[in-house]
Amino acid sequence: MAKAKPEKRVFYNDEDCPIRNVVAQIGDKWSMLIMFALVDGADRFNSLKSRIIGISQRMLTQTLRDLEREGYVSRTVYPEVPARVEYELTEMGRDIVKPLYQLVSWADKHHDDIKRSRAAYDEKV
Amino acid sequence: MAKAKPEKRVFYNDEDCPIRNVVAQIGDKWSMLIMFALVDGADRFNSLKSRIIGISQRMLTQTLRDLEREGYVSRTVYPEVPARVEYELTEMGRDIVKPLYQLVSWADKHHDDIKRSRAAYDEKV
DNA sequence: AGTTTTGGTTACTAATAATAACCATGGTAA
DNA sequence: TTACCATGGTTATTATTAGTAACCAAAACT
Repeated sequence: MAKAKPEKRVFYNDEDCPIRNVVAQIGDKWSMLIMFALVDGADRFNSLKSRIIGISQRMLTQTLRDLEREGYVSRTVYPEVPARVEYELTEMGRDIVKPLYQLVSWADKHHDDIKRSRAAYDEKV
Repeated sequence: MAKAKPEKRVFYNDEDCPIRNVVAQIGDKWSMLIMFALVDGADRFNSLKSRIIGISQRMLTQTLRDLEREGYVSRTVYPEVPARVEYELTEMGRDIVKPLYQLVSWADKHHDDIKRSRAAYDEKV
């Protein structure tokens, strides 16, 4: 009997595809950045806003809500005046940041290679 | 002299922020999925299209071009008739997939936790 | 002449993100 | 007492990105 050639995987559309799930969760423009900002400890809305250069109030609110829903971030309101709202990584949030770090440190290390590749590609076109 | 409180990082907008770079590159809907598909070996356009359920021809072309530009994927045209075009992970591509795997296997492991968190959040609202 | 297979592109529409303006609370200052 | 500030948002509008469907070009096969 001939040795079967290993089948190539098929990536389905459904919600049980872990890759699609993780992409849908944190594959947007701001999620990772916010989680990395919260690695330094709990932080308030406006502080996050000023540390993440370029994020709008709307996208910060929206992304924080999503991260809260997924269980990566907790939101605590302190009923002072004016109200103080603190965001903090949950255990799950602190946990997912670890593989994210791998990714980012890789990207950091290879940043020059990527720049070179882009330049070479753009040359040709 | 008082011990200085550790400063919280600021995440700048510029192209030298490695986090923003990696997010901009692979933080879209299809990039990771295509790279994971190519882990199984070089593959052709239409094969990729049928393995990645739900991707359109347009987005496949576009995302492959981007990945090529970043240096993660190579594109080889074999001038047969009809032409055969093969896509393959570059060394850099094979390299970045490793931390991506960490991420996905994490997500896979915690899939149920996330589902629970979503359900709990949606309860409250 | 018409059909198939390859790997695309183009024109159009839907979904998502960004921008700018606005709001409510209560405190301080003139 | 009217004005202004800071908090943490929301709303309406516009720009950007993704998705859909139709089309194209080369050659072989019928």
